Amino acid sequence: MVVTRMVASACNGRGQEMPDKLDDVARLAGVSAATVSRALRGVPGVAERTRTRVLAAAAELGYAISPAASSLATGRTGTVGVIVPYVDRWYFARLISGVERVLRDAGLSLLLYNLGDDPGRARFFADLPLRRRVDAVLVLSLPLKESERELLRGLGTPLVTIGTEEPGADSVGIDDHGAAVTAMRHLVQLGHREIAFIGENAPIPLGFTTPLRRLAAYREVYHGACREDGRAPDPAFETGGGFTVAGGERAMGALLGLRRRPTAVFAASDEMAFGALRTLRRAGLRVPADVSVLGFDDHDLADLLELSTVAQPVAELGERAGKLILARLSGGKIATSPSILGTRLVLRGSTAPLAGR
Amino acid sequence: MVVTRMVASACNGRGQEMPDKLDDVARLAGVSAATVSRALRGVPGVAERTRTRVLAAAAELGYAISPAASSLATGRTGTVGVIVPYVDRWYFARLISGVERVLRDAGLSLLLYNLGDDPGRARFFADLPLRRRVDAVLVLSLPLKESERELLRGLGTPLVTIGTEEPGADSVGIDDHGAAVTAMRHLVQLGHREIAFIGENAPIPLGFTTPLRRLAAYREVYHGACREDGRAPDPAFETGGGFTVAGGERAMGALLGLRRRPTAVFAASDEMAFGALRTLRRAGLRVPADVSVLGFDDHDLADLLELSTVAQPVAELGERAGKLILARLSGGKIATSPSILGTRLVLRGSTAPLAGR
DNA sequence: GTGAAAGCGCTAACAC
DNA sequence: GTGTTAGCGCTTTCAC
Repeated sequence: MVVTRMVASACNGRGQEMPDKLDDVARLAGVSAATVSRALRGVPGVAERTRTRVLAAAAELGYAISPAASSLATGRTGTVGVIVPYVDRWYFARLISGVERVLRDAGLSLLLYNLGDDPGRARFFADLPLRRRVDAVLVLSLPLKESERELLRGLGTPLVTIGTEEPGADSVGIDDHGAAVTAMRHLVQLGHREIAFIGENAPIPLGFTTPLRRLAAYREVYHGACREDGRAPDPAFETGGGFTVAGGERAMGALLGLRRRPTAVFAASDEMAFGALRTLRRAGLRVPADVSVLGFDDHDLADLLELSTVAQPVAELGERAGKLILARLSGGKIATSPSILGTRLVLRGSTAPLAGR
Repeated sequence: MVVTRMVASACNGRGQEMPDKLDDVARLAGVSAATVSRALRGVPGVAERTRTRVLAAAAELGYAISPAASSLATGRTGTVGVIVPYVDRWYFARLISGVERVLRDAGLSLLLYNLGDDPGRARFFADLPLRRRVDAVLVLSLPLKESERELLRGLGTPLVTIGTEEPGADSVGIDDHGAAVTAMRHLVQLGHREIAFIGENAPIPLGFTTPLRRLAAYREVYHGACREDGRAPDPAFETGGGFTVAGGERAMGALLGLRRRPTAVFAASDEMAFGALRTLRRAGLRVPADVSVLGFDDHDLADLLELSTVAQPVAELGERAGKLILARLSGGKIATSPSILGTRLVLRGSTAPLAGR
C-alpha cells in the first residue's frame, strides 16, 4: 500500500502535498521555526551544521517558503512590475525579454502589465493593481502624465524607465536625437534634399516622446539642408505611420501622392519603413534607385529586407534596466542617471546616393 | 513641522503613507474590519448604505487591500503564471498579448516565466518559483517532460496549455496536422512534386511537438505524391531551420546545394520561410517562378513579403486559453478539451503552379 | 547560535 | 447585517 501511494503521489517519493509549513521542516530537523527561516534564507547566525540539516529536511519535504506569508511579514514581494504599452511589438517583446532574463537570474518574478488602450490605461492607474504587489516598477517606453508618475512614485518602490526620463526615476535609453541626426545626415550626404519623415501621428495614442525626438532631429537636418539651398522645407513631408507596418504603408502612399516627391524617407521605426518599402514596390518604384529608405531599430527582419537603419541595442536596454532595479533593491548606489546606450548606423541596400539628374 | 511633513509626504494631499490598514478604513467608516473586508470585496451580506460608506472611506484614504495578507488568509493570489520558451518571437509575444488581455479584464495579474535555455528550464522546474504564487498555470507551446508535468500538477492549480496536450490539463490549439496537410496539398495541386520541408532540427531544443506534427503531414502528402509517380522521396528534403529566419536561410541554402532541387518548399513557420525567401533571392532564383515557398503562421510581415501561408489565430488562442483559466478558477464546467481553433490557407504571391518544362 | 512570542494585514467562522 | 475571534505561515525582536 505504502509503495503504491508513493508511486501515485509521484514527483519526489514522499507523499507530500502542498500544505507543508515551516514547522514541519523544523520538527524534522529538530530545530525551531525561527532557525529554519534563517537557514532557508541564508541569513547569518546559523551554525553550518544546523543549516545543512535544515536544508536537507526542507529538500526531503519538498518544502518552499510561502511567498504570501513571507511578504506579509517582510513587506517584500520578490516581484517587479513591468508596465508596457504593447507586448506583441518587436521592440517591446525584445525589451521584456531582456528584463526578464536579469530578473530571473536574480530570483525575482516579473509581473506584466499591458496597458492596452486608453481606457485600459486609465483603469490601470485608477486601480493600480501592482500596489503592494511589487518591490519595484519598470516602465517601458511610455511617457507618464504627471498624475500617473506621482501614483507610481507613491508606491514607495524604486521606479525605473526605459526610453523616457521621469523625475524621481532611474532611466536607461539611447540618444534618440543624436542617432536620428546621424541617420538624416547620412541621407543628406548621399545628396538627398527632398527627405520625408514617417513618425507618429498626433495626437500620440500612448504618448510616446521618442517620435518627437526623432522628428526634431529630422527637422533640424532637413530644414538645415533646405536653408543651405535656399529652398523652403515641405511640411507635407512630415507624416505619421503609427509605428506599424500598415501605417508606414499609408504614409508612404500619401508621400507618393505629393506633387513634390521625396527622394528619401526616414522612418522612425523599421516596421514603418517596411510598410514604406512595400508601398514603393507596389508603385513600381525601386529602392534605393528611385527612393532611399532609412529605418530605425534594426528589427530582426531589417537584414532580410536589406533595410538600412539605426541599430539600437534593445535587449541590452532591458538588461540594463533590470540591473538598475537590482541595484536599487539592494540599496546599492546608482551611477548618474540616465544611462545611455550606443546606437549605430547600419547601411544595407535601401539607401543610395541620389541619382544624378 | 507637521505641515512640512505633510508636504514632504506628497502624493495625494493627505499625509497618507503606504501602511493604511483595513482598520483605518473601518474606523473612518464607523464599522468593523470584517465589514470593510466584505464591502471591499463585494461579497453579499453588507447593507447597501454601509457598503457605500465603506467605499467612500476607502477612497478617501486611498486604501487598497494588501494582496499578501489577503492571499495568506484566502490561499488565493489573483495571479496566473505563464510559462513560455521565448518571449521575443512573434508567435509567443502575440500569444502572451492575447492571454494578458483577458486576464487583465478579469482583474488577474500575469506572472511571466521565460524558460530561457535548457539550464534555465531545469532551474525553473527545480525551484518552481511560481509555487504558491499563482492560482493557475498556463504553458505556452511547450511540451513538458513527464516529471515537469507532474511538478506543475503538484501545484494543485488548474493547468492550461496552448499548442500541446498534456494529461490533466485543459488545452487549446489548432489542428496542426490537418492544416499542414492542406498546405502541402496546395503545393501538390500546383503540380509540385519535388517539395522540401523546413522544420525543426533534431534534437529539438525546447521540445516542440508542433514541428513534428507538421513534419508528419509533410511526409504523408509528399511521400504519397511520390508513390503515385513511382519515384522515391528524397530524405534530404527534410531540413531544420530552428524556427528562426537565419535557420530558414541556412536550410534553404542546403536545399539549393542538392543535386535534386526542390521546386517548392514548405516551412513550418513564416520566419523560416522569410529566411528561405532571402536565400532564394540571393541565389538569383525567383519566387514563385523558380521556387514556390509556403509558410505557416501568418506572421505580421507575411503580407508584406507576399508570403503564402497557413494563418492561425494566435491572439485568439491566447484569449481562449485565458478564458479557460477563468472558467476553471470560477469552478465553471469546461467544454470537452482540447478546444481547437480554425486555420486557413492564405494564398499570396509566393506559390504558383510548377512551371512547365 | 537558537528558541519563544509577538506580530505582519487580512478573511472566515461563528455569534449576536 | 454586523462584530468578535481565530487563525493564514512566515519573520523578527528579544531572551537565553
